[in-house]
Amino acid sequence: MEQTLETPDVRGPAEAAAEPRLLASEVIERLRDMIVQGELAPGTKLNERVLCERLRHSRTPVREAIKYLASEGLVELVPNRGAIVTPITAVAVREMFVVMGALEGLAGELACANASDADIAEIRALHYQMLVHHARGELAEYFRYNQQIHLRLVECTGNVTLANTYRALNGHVRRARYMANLSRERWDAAVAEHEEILNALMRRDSVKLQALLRNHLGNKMVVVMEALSKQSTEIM
Amino acid sequence: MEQTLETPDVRGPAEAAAEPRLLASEVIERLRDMIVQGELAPGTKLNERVLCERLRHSRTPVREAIKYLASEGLVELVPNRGAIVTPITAVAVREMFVVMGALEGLAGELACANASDADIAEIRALHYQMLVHHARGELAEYFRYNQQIHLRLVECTGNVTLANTYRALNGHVRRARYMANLSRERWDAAVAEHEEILNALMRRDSVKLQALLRNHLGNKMVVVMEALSKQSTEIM
DNA sequence: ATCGCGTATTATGCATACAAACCAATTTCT
DNA sequence: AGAAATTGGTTTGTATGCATAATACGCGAT
Repeated sequence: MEQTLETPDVRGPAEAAAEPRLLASEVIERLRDMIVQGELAPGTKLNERVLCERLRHSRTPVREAIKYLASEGLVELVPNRGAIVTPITAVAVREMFVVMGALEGLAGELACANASDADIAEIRALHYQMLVHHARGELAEYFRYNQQIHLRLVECTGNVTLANTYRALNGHVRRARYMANLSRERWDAAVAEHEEILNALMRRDSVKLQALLRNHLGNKMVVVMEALSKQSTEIM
Repeated sequence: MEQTLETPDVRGPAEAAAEPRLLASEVIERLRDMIVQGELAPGTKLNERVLCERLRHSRTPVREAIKYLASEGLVELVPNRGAIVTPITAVAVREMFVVMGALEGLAGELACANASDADIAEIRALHYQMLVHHARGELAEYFRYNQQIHLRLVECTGNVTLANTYRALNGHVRRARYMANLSRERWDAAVAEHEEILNALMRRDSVKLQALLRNHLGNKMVVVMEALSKQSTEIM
């Protein structure tokens, strides 16, 4: 955009550094990431002015992003007092696991019925990639592929609503950074469970798959709840 | 999902008559109602200027409400082109019913385990109130109590996440105004099913309750899908 | 009459200005 | 001294202005 003499290019705050300006809708994505990644800890008050600086936008799009994420449950709106990052409570996390259990069970059933061979092949590929990182002891990378597998499983059901609902809950739970608390034994066991899950999926054994998924998620919940209780017992 | 929008609603006695100005957070509620009630039909373009007039607010809070509801899935954001009320497609509705089926099943299980006797008593009261309207042939009133019962069931599980997730999906599905298409036979059958559901809940018979709920929801889906296909086959 | 194309109008996206609510610290009154 | 009130500064909530992208319109050509 070429600026004339009269318009001294009144663009938003800063743009001092390179840091390319975010597209509007990217403000939502970026803010969500900041929350899910833990860059903004649970309970943190969202000061609009500060956020504007970090996201390099004016208040209007930032406030809109906050509203969007409030609906998603990642932030809580407090009338006349702005918003805070939704605190993580043990109760809420347990609730989410229970709901995710029902959704994963459904996903297993639908995946056996509807997934294409290509879908399953891709999950298989992700599985082996995950094994690579397990072998190397790369927890963060392992975790990323682990997440991918679970997401692909719900996606390949063909039920978009199911996938979206699952993804939203998963985003919440991920904020509890239980990853670090994974013992070697539990890690190895989780990998073994994934091996079985993959096999059941490849055989399209719906009943078995559902049982495995339920068990796997139950174990995961135990790890998370332990991690939560070791951190502050209260609101995080 | 879980919003902390507590609106104090401290309006003076003065503004009873003259179309009281909406509190800010009420803009969201009002707009949601307009969509769920069908006042804004699926597919409708949301013109900000027009909405501002109807909601008696400036663009900023209205836009924030739109973003909030976009996250809920009730409106779709189209970059540089504003927003439209999310169209209802047969595919999406069927997907939602499948997910709601899993959630209601879970709710039945949890309700049998966790509901207080008072919770069950209240559902029972709602049930009889529903019967009153069925006897009188008052479909709209019947339907309201019907909804209440299903909502109370998921609420009395004690799992807030479950209730919120269910409520969101339910709001979407309600936009398909299948109510009018309920035949007398189906109506009577639905009431009979509710009778059985109530009995299973009172006996806290988890297995039976889950089966009944699943069956009931399946029948409901058939009605809705028929209604959908009778309306425009395409996007509504 | 229909299709293309350039211009006018409108709507959206973003930034900012203004008003009301909130918070904190000091001051005043009991 | 302690409680209540006051006041300055900060933050949120709402309204409005400006720039750009999208749409609608009208004219000319085929």
